[in-house]
Amino acid sequence: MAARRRRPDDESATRTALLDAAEELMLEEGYAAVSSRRIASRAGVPNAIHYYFETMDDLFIELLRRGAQRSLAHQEEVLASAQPLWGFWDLLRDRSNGALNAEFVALANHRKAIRSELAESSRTFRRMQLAALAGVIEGSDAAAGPRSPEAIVFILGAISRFLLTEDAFGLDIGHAEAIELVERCIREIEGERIKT
Amino acid sequence: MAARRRRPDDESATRTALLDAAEELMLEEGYAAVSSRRIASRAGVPNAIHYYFETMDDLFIELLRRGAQRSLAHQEEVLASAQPLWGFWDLLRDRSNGALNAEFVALANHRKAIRSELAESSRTFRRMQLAALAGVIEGSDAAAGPRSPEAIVFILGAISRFLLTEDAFGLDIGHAEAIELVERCIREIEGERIKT
DNA sequence: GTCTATAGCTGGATAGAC
DNA sequence: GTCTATCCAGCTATAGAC
Repeated sequence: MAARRRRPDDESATRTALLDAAEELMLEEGYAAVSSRRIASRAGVPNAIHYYFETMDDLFIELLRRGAQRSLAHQEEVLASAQPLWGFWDLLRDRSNGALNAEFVALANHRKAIRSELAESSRTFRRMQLAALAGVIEGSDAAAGPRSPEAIVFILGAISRFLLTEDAFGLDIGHAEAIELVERCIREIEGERIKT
Repeated sequence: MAARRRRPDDESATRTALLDAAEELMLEEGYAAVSSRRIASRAGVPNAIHYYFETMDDLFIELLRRGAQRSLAHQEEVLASAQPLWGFWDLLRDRSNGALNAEFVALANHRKAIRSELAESSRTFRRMQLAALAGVIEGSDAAAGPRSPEAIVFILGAISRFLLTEDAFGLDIGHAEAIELVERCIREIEGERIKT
């Protein structure tokens, strides 16, 4: 279950190259295109996937963990900035983060081991978001009355995800209007966005 | 491209059984589990998928169309009811509709033919929603100032989809709060929900 | 007209080569 | 310790049986 490393040498160049290639493939063609043969071929290394990872699920889980670790660090930085809410919104809308995560969500629908790993990871992200943003949201003198930080953090996530999904197949009805509404709301809470 | 019927007899019991089985499999195990062999086996009919459908993509497209036709009729009914906004929200949150659609979204990420079919279908749904709800939303005396129907329709879709997605892997942080916020907003526009 | 057998490929995993 | 050859299962699509 726990993506235990087959080989102790985590820094093996081959292993890293395999993970990199898997990530590229997943982004470019979706998780269904990620097979052991294609990974090795793309990485230009011998097909020894099952030497470095017990199963394909273990590889995916390792990839998820690696990505989460990086993203979490990035999120922490953004949430500690001068305008954490604006930063959070920009981070959510950044395609490069969202696309890989969307693939993992799709994959998790069909693979139990991935599902629990992703759920745990998502919980960590959400908790960090709430810890950083609750004060900002509650402390604001927003006109529209009391707001729930939990609701706002969730809704921002939902909207950004849906925007990315629909963008991916050329749908844009209501996008501009939704973005405008969200940003008006953020402005009420955190003030005008300061360009960096 | 256009899921042209291989056989003129659309009402063939076998053909319908194949589509039904495909839909069941897709819901239960995800689109990746839907293979011609498994469909036929599940339906209890001979494996003559390629007699009834040119390719697997054609089968998926036919399934998408069939589902869209049913859902569209359902949506039309709901949007013509006494409380179209409440009805719309309930419809969105209904798992039975959302789950299949989510599978098609995932499938569309990797299959071009499905993608354009789904985009077209989604546009039709969204347009109908806007046509029915724009008046309701604009005509309301909501306290929070002018609202964009496009934004609201989009955001309701985003929130309901994200709720379903996260439910699927046991995440619920912020769900109750988000639902409460949405329903408060609907109440402002359309008044208290009337039980049916 | 309806269905079956099979070709041809690609996948994950493993036994064992070096 | 690292990699390769291979097994076997599953897939779509097609040729052709009945």
